[in-house]
Amino acid sequence: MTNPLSDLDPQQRSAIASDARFLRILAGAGTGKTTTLTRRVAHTISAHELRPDRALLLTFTRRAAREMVHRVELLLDRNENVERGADDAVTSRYARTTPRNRIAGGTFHSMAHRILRQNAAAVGLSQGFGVLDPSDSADLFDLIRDDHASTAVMRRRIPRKSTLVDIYSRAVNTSETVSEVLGSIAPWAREDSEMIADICRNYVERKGALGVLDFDDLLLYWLQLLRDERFRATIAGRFDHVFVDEYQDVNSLQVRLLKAMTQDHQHLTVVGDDAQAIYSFRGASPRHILDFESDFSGAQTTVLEHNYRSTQHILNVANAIGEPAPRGFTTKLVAQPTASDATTPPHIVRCADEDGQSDAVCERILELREHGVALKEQVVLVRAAHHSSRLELELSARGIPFVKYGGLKYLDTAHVKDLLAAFRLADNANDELAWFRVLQLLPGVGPATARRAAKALGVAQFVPEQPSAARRKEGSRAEKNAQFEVLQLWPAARKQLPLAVRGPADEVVASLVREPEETLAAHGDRIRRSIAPLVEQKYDDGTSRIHDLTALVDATASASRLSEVATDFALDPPSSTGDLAGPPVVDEDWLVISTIHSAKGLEFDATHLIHAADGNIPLDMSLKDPDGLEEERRLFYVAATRARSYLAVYVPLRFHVNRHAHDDRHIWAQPSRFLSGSVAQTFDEITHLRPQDMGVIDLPVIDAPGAVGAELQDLWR
DNA sequence: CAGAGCCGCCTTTTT
DNA sequence: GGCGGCTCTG
Repeated sequence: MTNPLSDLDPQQRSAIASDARFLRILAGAGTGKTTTLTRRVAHTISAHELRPDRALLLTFTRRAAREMVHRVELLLDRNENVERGADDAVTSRYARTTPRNRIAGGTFHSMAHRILRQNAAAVGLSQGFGVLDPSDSADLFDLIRDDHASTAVMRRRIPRKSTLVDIYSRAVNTSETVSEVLGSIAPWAREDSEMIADICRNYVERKGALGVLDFDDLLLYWLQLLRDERFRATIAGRFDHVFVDEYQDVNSLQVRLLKAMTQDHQHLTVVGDDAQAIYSFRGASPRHILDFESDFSGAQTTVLEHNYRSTQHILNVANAIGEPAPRGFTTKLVAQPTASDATTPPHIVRCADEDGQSDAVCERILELREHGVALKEQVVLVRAAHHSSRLELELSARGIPFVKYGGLKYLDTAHVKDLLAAFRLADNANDELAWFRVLQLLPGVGPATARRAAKALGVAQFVPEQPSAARRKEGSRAEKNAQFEVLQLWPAARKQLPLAVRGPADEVVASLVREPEETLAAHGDRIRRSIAPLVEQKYDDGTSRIHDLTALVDATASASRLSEVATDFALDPPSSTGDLAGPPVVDEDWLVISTIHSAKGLEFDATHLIHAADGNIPLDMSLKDPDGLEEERRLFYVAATRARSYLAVYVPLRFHVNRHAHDDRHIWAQPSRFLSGSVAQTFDEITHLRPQDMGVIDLPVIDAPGAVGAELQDLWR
């Protein structure tokens, strides 16, 4: 039998087989981090003869969770079959039908949701508690904001709702006070810190009254549960080993969770790279991975530094990016010698403007494809989601299919939220937020009318002394009664609405009540039908939006209640524009466009980083403090290290001031400051000129047609 | 005179 | 596509 670790390097092997109870694996980009972690999980299970579901793997994204859980499963299946000498055909069928090699895994938030579902009563929640996605939280903040300031002058001084969400969330995740948080993310509002703290408290109370949790609550309630010795023993006791991916992205709340989850068995493995810490805006700090050994006493560290992903050219870029960082990155990447050393140097591509950039990117992408690099092996990276809008137009014009990750989310589209709000009402008529949204679908009904109607339903009042837990303890019958009570008040509420819309409103309300013997899907569809005409009427492109609603009804097939569909969408929103619509074209090859954040953990043969002008990368908005610049540097590093063979960084010399540039105002751009000095020396610089750029912009023409193609040919033949 | 509706200005990253 | 501010309507 072959040694199962023989295909790994010594560093990886020692990380996988280490018997340290607390282990930190510092793994630079492309050093086989995922392989090492999944192999370590599988190894641990085999070596200790554990039941697979006694291993818990936590990640930050669903995608990572799915992939890693699957990979561990395959490894375990393979181990078993090696032992039993089973042949492959049997293996794959067997593997597909048995879940017994499935480890426990998911994102921090999904795991919290699962645990809280099972222990809802213990934290005073009903079992079908709703989950507010960040835009719901924002809407709730907006309602409270109105209470705090009726005058326009006051209103203007209160941070807007999305900012309030950020402030609150950051305070929760970092255990900072509101005024501390204000200092770092909204210094202009520091004077009002008391009022803002008040709004936050109010927000917490209102959530309680609605019986819902927001994303942060999921973690907070999980932690609260663990504080109770009995619950901790049961919950943490379900696992013998905990593994965490991307540990550089944890915040202090998550560290506390991990301490509580592992304090009995003391088995925790974390993998990460402080050079790739890019989530400080949500309270994460690379401090935690650096402090791991003091946070978990007796912890050991191993390092992975052999890069198997990228050419030396690209690693030179990556290492040069890291050099000017004050503390320096912990890991330095070293390429493994490969068969072909004839690689193409990375390119800085200067373009006249944004459209010139779009042109350059398309040309290059097509050229690469002609040389055998599939579109799927290419990615266009952007710092901010809207940076790709002009490129998307050009891609569509040329018929190049693409899928976009990050940025605009399906969940954020208004009509989807409308139907999900109605779904939530079907389970919880007490959900003021949902009423507020659904009522405003009616023509002629704005915030004020919706508010009055909701008030008449008796859901708008918050009574602090009336803990909803008491009512909920009586179980689901009480829940149903509460539901009934609210709907009883509808005749009064409808009187608040304009005469003309009372009919359609009645229909919506009638559809909320599930009929006896009605299937969930049928009920969902009935709600959809009552909402659809309103949606069609409300939005300009209503007709095309209606199609999306059917997809939501389809999702009820696997749910046990309608509000669960809403929760599932909140916790696991389709991450790309293509996820719900299906692949963009019949063609099965398509380009990936992604924000740098969403691309972390992925790799591509060719990486095109666009908008590398100072102000965009680094984004000027994040340069308020020195830490911001360092994080932008790490983002640039993450972007560069996605590439296996070819990296192009595009610098438009002028770009539009406004995002939806209806005007022609431009800014003359400096190339990103990250492209200067020693970094510049790791690139070849070329200029992309279209015929119409001649004379308009004075640029030397370095790029002879076909020259790039010749170079690339060597590489991918 | 409340509030619906329209105009013009601005827009980071995500569980 | 959101938000504040302004105008016009019911």
